[in-house]
Amino acid sequence: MLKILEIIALLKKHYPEAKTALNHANPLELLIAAILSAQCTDERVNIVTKNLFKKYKTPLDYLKVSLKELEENIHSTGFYHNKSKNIQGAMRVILDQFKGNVPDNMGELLLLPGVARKTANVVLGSAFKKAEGIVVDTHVSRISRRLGLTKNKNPLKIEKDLMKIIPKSKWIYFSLELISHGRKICKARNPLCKECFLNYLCPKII
DNA sequence: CTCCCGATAT
DNA sequence: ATATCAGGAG
Repeated sequence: MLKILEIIALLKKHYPEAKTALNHANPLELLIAAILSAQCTDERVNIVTKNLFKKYKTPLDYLKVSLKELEENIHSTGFYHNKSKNIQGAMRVILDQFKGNVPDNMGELLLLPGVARKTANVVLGSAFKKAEGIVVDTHVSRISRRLGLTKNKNPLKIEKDLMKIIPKSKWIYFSLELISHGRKICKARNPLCKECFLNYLCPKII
């Protein structure tokens, strides 16, 4: 499909330095941030992690404190009870099975509670520069459907569809650029179609 | 398919 | 006051 190559080229042109909006200094910080970003904006996650990362540096730091203390520190990201348990569970696995290191492959990342393919792909792509799949978050999902790149609604099916039509070397940046585009132009509520550089090739499937 | 939850746009 | 945003687990 020629259209997809055109889309890829235009995205790269307009978002030459797209990167994850999640502030982090190392793979562990990105993993925590990515777990917190479930059903929460990256902007909100950054507010919370600013203090969180000052208090907790190692997997053990997250395990030494009570669930309640952790919950208080991440409260505003929502689903804080689940997320706190998941973070402690993930730190437990990292310590017990991975010598304290964040895994750098999909199979092992998926063993961590609170980590499914979206979160794993974020960590793989932005912490390890590896692509075993494509990040399909709400932005990638919405825009892929609007552009007619998939008709599916299930994130895994969307990911498979995208993996078929996008060259593997573009997997990481394609998501990062679509997410940037989703925030600025192709927004969920009022998409700015008149300002969109993809407008002329967009069937606008909702 | 349901539950988990706060923040912000309308 | 309420709709909408934003993923994972059971």
